[in-house]
Amino acid sequence: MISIGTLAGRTGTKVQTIRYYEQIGLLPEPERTQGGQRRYDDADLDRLAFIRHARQLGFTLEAIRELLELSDRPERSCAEVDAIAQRQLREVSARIARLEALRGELRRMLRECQADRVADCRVLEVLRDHAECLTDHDRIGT
Amino acid sequence: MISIGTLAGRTGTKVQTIRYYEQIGLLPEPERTQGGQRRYDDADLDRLAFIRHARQLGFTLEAIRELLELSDRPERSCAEVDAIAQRQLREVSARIARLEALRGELRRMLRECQADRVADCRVLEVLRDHAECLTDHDRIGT
DNA sequence: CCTGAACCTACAGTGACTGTAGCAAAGGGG
DNA sequence: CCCCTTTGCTACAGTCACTGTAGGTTCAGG
Repeated sequence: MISIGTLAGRTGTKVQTIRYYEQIGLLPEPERTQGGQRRYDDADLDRLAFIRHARQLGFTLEAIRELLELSDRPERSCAEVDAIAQRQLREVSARIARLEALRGELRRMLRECQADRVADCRVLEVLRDHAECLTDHDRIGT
Repeated sequence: MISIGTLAGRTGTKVQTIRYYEQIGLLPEPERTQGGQRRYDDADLDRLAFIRHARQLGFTLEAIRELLELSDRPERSCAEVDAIAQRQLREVSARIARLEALRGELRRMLRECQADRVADCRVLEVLRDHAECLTDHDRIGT
């Protein structure tokens, strides 16, 4: 039976974040001392560690909620789990591709700019000149 | 003199977003018709196109605010502009590196999971087993 | 018993929008 | 000139995943 601060320390989570996870139903309501302070056990620690690790892999809280529900049904097929992980992999890959395109354009801008004064700055010129857009009208989702 | 809807259409921006940019002072308050509707000119269109293009490159609105201020002082050195772009390049590169690490771990998880049942699912196991964390206690910033 | 750290609730704020409700204005067709 | 649909207006709430603050209470060590 550990306090919220100890749980926070052991999982690398902020105290507020733990209370937030409880509020949105990702963590169960824990026992309380008679003074009203939260007390956690090992199962809570495991669950929170799972959540934090999944968050570090970029899973959304909704995806984590699904993963937690699936892991409570050990006899079911793990195809759904794999599907969630694969979706996450696709999203990560798409973001990498997008960011690599950005990096290319940023590098090009900086390479071309040899100006001294703002008036001749190639960086600003590229930003100003809408015609140089590669793919316009798509989302930013960086 | 064009309406907000036309401006939105020409720049690939939502109408609400334009009003939001005005609200936070990124776009100047435009003229109005006597009925109170906004009317924009070419300077507004250029400014908004600049903002949108910079957003597509992942610059924050604060960075864009700085860039716009600098571009209003054409006689100054463009070193500050380059510094902002370079900072953005570093941030993009850092995010790519982080996401590539995530992609690696996701791929490994999926490759290793040949299980049928949730009980043996390697994906869940990796998420559960805190010891397999590469670098713990760092931010997620994906 | 006392003190100071840790805890409690409730709420506001972040960034960059997006969506909604309930209106008013604009402009084209009849 | 009227109607009607589209577009615009304001004001505010919601998104995601937290983070921070205010103002108070409880706990553990000495």
